[in-house]
Amino acid sequence: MVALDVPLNRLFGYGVGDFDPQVGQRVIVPFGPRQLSGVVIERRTDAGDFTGKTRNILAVRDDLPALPAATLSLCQFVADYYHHPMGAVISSALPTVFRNVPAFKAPAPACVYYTPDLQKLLASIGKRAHAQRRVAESLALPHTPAALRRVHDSGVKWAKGWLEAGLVCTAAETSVLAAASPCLPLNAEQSDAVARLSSAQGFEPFLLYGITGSGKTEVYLQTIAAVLARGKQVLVLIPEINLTPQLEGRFRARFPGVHMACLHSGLNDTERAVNWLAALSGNARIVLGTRLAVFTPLPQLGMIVVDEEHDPSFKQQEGLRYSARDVAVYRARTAGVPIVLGSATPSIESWANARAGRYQILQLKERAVPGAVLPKITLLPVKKAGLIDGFNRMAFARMHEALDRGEQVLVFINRRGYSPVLQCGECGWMASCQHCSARLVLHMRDRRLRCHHCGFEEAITHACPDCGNQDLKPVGQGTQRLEESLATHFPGKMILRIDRDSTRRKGEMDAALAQVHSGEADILIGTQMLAKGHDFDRLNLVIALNADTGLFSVDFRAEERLFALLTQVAGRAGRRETPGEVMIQTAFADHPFYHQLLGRDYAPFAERTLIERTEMLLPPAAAWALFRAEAPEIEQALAILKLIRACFEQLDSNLLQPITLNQPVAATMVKRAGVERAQLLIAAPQRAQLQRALHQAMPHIEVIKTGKGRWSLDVDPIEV
DNA sequence: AGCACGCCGACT
DNA sequence: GTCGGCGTGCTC
Repeated sequence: MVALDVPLNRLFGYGVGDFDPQVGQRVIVPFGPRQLSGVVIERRTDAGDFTGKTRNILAVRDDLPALPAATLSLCQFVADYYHHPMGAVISSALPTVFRNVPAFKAPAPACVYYTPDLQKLLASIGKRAHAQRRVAESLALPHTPAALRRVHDSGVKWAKGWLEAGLVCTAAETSVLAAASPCLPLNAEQSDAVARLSSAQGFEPFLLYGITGSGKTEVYLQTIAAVLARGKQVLVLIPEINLTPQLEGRFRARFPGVHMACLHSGLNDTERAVNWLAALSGNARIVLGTRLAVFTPLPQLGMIVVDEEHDPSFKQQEGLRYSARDVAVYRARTAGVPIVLGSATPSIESWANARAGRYQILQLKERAVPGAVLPKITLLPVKKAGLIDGFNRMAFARMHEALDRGEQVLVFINRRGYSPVLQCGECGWMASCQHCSARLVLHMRDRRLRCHHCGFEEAITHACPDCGNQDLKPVGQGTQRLEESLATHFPGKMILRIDRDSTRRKGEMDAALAQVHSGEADILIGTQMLAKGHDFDRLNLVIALNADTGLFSVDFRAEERLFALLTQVAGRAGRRETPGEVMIQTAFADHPFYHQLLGRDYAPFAERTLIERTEMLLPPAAAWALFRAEAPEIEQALAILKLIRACFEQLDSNLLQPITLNQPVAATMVKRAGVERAQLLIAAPQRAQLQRALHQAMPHIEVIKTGKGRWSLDVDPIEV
């Protein structure tokens, strides 16, 4: 039986022919008119309930060893839990090069060229061949192919020629091993955490709940050292942010002689495949990667670390909608190894698990750098009359003071573009996208209106299409407008805007960060891409604008995300001895949310939120599954969901009894990129009850004829 | 999802 | 007369 990457929830049986394919091996099989690559899931002698004629496999692929049984059963769990075809799960768990039919050829391992006898080599080269002589001379020391190419474009070509002539040798690349970066001294809380994690036996889940700057990474590093010392592999999962290189650098510096394999979006397909194979072979001792890395085969897995476990990027938002954090916990359980979920603002799900005693809590309440104190948070009330270009006067005063002291200031606003709305002052018309139910965002730099949801853009409109009025006003402010107004208020100061628009091209982000670190930049304007992890020495004042938008969202998780975001933004201020200051501008200073944020303690917020969720039967007090449907017309999308709902209504009454079946409704953003969207929410008090109902209903749902529409299922959705 | 087969409109 | 539109149906 072979699992194939087709959207059909079943396996396909093939004859073995002259081959002897093993479970977990990849085979090439005929499938209709084409050839596909698939994975052998089981071997059996009968054809099962398939009555048609079976065809034979065409080949057994030898570019990849058989997938271990543990990897297959992890994929099977994910296929069952997220109700996704097994073949599609395996396919998304494999590096892309192994998904396609052409076999993957591993590149030659990195090597260095050098000459054992420079004089003999030089003697073989003509006197006038200056370029060749230069390359030859450089070979007195080992050079990588890349380094040789820098000496001369043909450097590698010549070196290969001398290699064949026996004048040059190669050796496996030996990275220059620097001394390991020293372990940082631990405070009592950190030592306790390291001791408990290092001595954990078998499956033990931990929630490492530590404030920003409390030294969670150092706890991971010292715990990992203990696990490596026992001869085990460690899997470290990190969010999808442009911060991976820093973390990777810190790991490499601490474990210079340890083979570490990274699996993140910064790598090309070949590098990913090579690293993945190193993990599978057991050569790589540390695997550091984003959510996809949770599937990496690790024959000697000893521990899993999920850093920033609350981060939404652990949940895949299309196709196989899995939560890498949840899959990691399952994996740790089946592998019988400890797992650490680390965060300053844990997800309410993990908080609930800790409260229920399912996870052990390791709390870090103190900052790791002695003397470093948490930044002071103050609220700046928004009184309409008192605002200057969207700023409270006090904010300007503090900015001036900080800049006068030669410090940097970060203004945080989670909205790019010039203004989020272009409105007619006469009749109230607003520029909106033709393809989405969303406003167009004004971008002043190129004088265009853009949709941030589908990429549509058009030239700026000069007259209202409804009433002809020529007075169209930008309403609200984004990063570009902020940059403009701050330039008039702080002449002579270097203002640096860091958002997706200003860092779109390769290298622009690094260039911007370099300007911050060199001290060139005075005022930084940033969106959430600047909120996470960056460490700026001279930054002591952070001003957050527009935070309120997260307070009254239709999404019940918006407050939780806002708390995490503001905590991370606050973490940018005063990382050294000088206490930082964070000012949050708000129109709702009395909201309990801000009281808890000011209290600097996530626990009361998490407790209140958990109580609210329990009272309102929201996750994690309930298990949710969300069916989404899209079609050219909203009626078609709703009709598909009504048919899906009917499949549940027909379930056995004992299965149906705990289930709450809602009505299909239009999505919050009904139209996106030209398609109308609707959703149907299914809820149950327990995950198991929801799963039983889903398993019985799915076969009936899969045969629904959808016409021009399509549906997908999101188990444990995080955005509704 | 692909890819074929199949049955109706505007072109060299 | 054909090229090609995308509806429908199948894949061990």
